[in-house]
Amino acid sequence: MSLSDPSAFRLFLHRLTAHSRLSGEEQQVILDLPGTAFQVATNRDFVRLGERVDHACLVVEGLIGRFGQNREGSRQITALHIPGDMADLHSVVFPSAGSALQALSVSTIIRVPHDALRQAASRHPAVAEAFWRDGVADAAILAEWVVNVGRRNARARAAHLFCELATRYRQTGAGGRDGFALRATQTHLADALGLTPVHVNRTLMGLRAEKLIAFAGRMLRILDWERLVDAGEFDSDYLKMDRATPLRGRALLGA
Amino acid sequence: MSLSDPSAFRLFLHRLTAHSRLSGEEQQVILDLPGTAFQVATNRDFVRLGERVDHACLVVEGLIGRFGQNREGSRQITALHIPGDMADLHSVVFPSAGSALQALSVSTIIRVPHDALRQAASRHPAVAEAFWRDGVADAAILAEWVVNVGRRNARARAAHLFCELATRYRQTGAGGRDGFALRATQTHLADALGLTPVHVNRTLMGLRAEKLIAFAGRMLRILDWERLVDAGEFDSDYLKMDRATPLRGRALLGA
DNA sequence: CGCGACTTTGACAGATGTCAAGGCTTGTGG
DNA sequence: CCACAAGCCTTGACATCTGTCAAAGTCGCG
Repeated sequence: MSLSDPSAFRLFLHRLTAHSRLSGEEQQVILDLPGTAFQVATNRDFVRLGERVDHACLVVEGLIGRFGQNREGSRQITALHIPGDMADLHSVVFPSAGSALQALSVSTIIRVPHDALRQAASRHPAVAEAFWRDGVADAAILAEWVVNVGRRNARARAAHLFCELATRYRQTGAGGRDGFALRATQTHLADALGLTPVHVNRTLMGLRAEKLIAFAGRMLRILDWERLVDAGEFDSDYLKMDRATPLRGRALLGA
Repeated sequence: MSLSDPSAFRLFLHRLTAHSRLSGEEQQVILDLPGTAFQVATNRDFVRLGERVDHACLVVEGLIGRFGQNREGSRQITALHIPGDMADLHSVVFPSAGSALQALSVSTIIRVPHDALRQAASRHPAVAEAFWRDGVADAAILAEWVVNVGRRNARARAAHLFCELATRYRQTGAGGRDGFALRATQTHLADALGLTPVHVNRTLMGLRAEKLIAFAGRMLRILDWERLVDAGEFDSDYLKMDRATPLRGRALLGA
């Protein structure tokens, strides 16, 4: 598929077709989804914990974090969403938000009504399947985050996160192995990595001293992809970005 | 539903209906799923990383861990599955295993062919929806683990895990707020909590000294539920064990 | 030009990891 | 029923990583 018109819905479709096979008609259903766009300011929650929603949020621009938190109020980011991600597609089946969504930088998102998503899914089993599979792919990323936070030291955690983001951005055409726009502060990174802002700073300075990465404004430049992958023990398999080998027949859920 | 016959499929159905509404016929489809049972020895992987599977694993007895690992080989458990859980329902849409499954104690599982699960899903949209929702519920647990490992100290992590397990076991009728059979070693707990076995030991001794828990053979006894919940900052909401408030109409995916 | 947010530093504290050894259970075979 | 082995739990001394606190430096935006 061409990304010459990287509209948000096209990016979302691109994400879906990265691991699901959709017919022309089914693709059109995705592209024709309704929704209303709006802007979110930096550090502003636009979905609050426990809130009941009737729409899902498609990221158009910016960077979105999904937050959990412990009692003392220190926050933990459980997922980062970039343009083309439907940040809470799962809300279609669980309308009350299990975690908050916050914009880490000025962002624009499109609210897509659950009704429309449900209709698309119920009329097109292959679309329903693609939604399910999309959720599974997100869960795989989540599992890798557990490993990252639970079993790697600060340097490896940071390197791993950067590799993941670079790979995901590359998939959307917005960056690649030489770098990408990192729209997060070191405090945000700390929340994602399970570290303190101070220690993130020390860690990043270390990676810079090693000449693995560099910063230029908001741009994170990756100076040595191979060594960064090594430092982060990164193996992109878990991102499941190759289309799953075709199932016999085509639409799993279509009778 | 009665749990007087807590067969594995009945437990699985019970799990599904905890958050999805299924008609009598749809329930029967679940109960009629085929599968062949077999035993797994302690510490034995029965699904290996990257392996391609054509069946999902329903836990009948014992305790199953899903493992990720870093390069040095230290392992991290990303999910624990108890009887009634379909440990890798997601493999229906992603047949190549993204993480290994290992029995933490002698366990028996039932292999349910993907074909049968696909058929059930494609013929009964409400079943497909229940499967999707089940995966979302698992992902919510995963997100909470990220918070646990990333933002809580050893004492709170352990307390939180015990609260989660107690709550999940209670749901299946195999234990409750006064305790449950913990079929894991301290080394397993370390892998689940992102800690060292030695430190898990110190932490558990601390919890025992505080009279929050006690051990009697394989039984973990919870001596003070309230204080344990407090220590673990546990809030069961994320387990989504209340049936989602009914959606308008009933079957979301059924046209 | 000045404010506010973000980054960078340093000194120190505390939690958790590491290593190594000994003691306890439990299951097995004689 | 006893003895043994294997795995598991427990402990202690010490190392290291990461957190805490506080302040100064830098950058971008109005």
